[in-house]
Amino acid sequence: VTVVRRQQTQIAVLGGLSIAPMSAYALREAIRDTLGHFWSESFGQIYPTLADLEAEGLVERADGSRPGASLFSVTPAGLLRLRELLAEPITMLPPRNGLLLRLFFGRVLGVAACRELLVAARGQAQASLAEYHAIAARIRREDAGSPDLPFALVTLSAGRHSAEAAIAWADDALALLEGAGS
Amino acid sequence: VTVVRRQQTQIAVLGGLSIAPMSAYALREAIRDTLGHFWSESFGQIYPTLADLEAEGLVERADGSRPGASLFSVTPAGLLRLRELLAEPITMLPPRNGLLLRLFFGRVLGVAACRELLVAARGQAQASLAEYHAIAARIRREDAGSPDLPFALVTLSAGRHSAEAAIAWADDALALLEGAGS
DNA sequence: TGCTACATGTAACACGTTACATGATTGT
DNA sequence: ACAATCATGTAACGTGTTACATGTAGCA
Repeated sequence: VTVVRRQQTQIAVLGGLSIAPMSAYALREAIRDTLGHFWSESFGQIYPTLADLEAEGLVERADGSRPGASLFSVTPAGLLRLRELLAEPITMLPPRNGLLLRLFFGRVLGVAACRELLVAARGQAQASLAEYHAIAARIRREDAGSPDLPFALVTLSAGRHSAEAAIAWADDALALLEGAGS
Repeated sequence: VTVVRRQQTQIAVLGGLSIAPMSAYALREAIRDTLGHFWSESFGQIYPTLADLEAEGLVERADGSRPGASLFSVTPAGLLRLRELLAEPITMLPPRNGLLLRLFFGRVLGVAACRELLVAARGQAQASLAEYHAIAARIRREDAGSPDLPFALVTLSAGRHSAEAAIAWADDALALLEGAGS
């Protein structure tokens, strides 16, 4: 019975369908695979949101490629709505970084465990970095000329810078802890 | 009636009290002022969590400096519990970056609005960066010799690297959008 | 035949913030 | 006197995930 089902989910849903019409199931896969590094939606959000959007006439449902599957697409009103939502101020959720929380209480956790956490974080960042490079190369090839490409590259650049920063930070932090008694 | 009130909140509460006994109110201020860049707790979390911890004998309540105020401190059992919780695997919450979500759908939002978002983000990052430098200088002075200092410096270093990366990314992204038709 | 992937939807639960109710202390 | 700050707690609300229930289609 929600009226204002979280606007941010509506952005992801309308935005995804604005690139290509698809089923709710495919939409979730697309969000996971394409926005996965900075956004996520679960079925429990997507289905109710699609129902709300349909009730408001912002998306339409047609028979999908397979029986039992619906193909959703954005209506002109839906595109207007998406433009409005995108222009709205960003609502930041309060920060919750479990890694930094643990490191801050490193005196209690112990320096050795801190080092392990840092090494693991460094490894993850390096894996992400490699993945970003691979994705960037792939979409430059496959989506060459697409009007969405520059924007995808902007978000990938964010991931790259963030991963590089994480690696440099981990090295700094390991050096800092070197001096702090093992 | 919750049994497992979010462990991460317990870490913040026990960890804060492990540095110095204080009232629930002071604890919230300490968390906001000291962990604010990577963690947050609200009263609605802190009070019930303290009640749970007290019922389990992990924190104790003494009369505070002012009538009506309780001074909470960690018991030996509480310190053990904190050590356990800190060693537990980090539960990451799904990413939700509203800025990147908007930029990804930049074709719909428009290049001009994207640029504004990037300039604003760059400004915020620069403000954070200045703040991190100021805090680092202050605690190096005030908390010199404290066993907690190196760990505080590690978390500050994370903030510094992250802010610097955000600035560099914003510049990159603005350049990328320069080519992408205004 | 049976497994996997595709597909839709709901319900229960956990989480977390905001607003509210209430009151004491301190400084002006 | 009055305002601001310190202080404790609860309730309502929104949000978001997970697990469940259900069924179809393609393939080995």
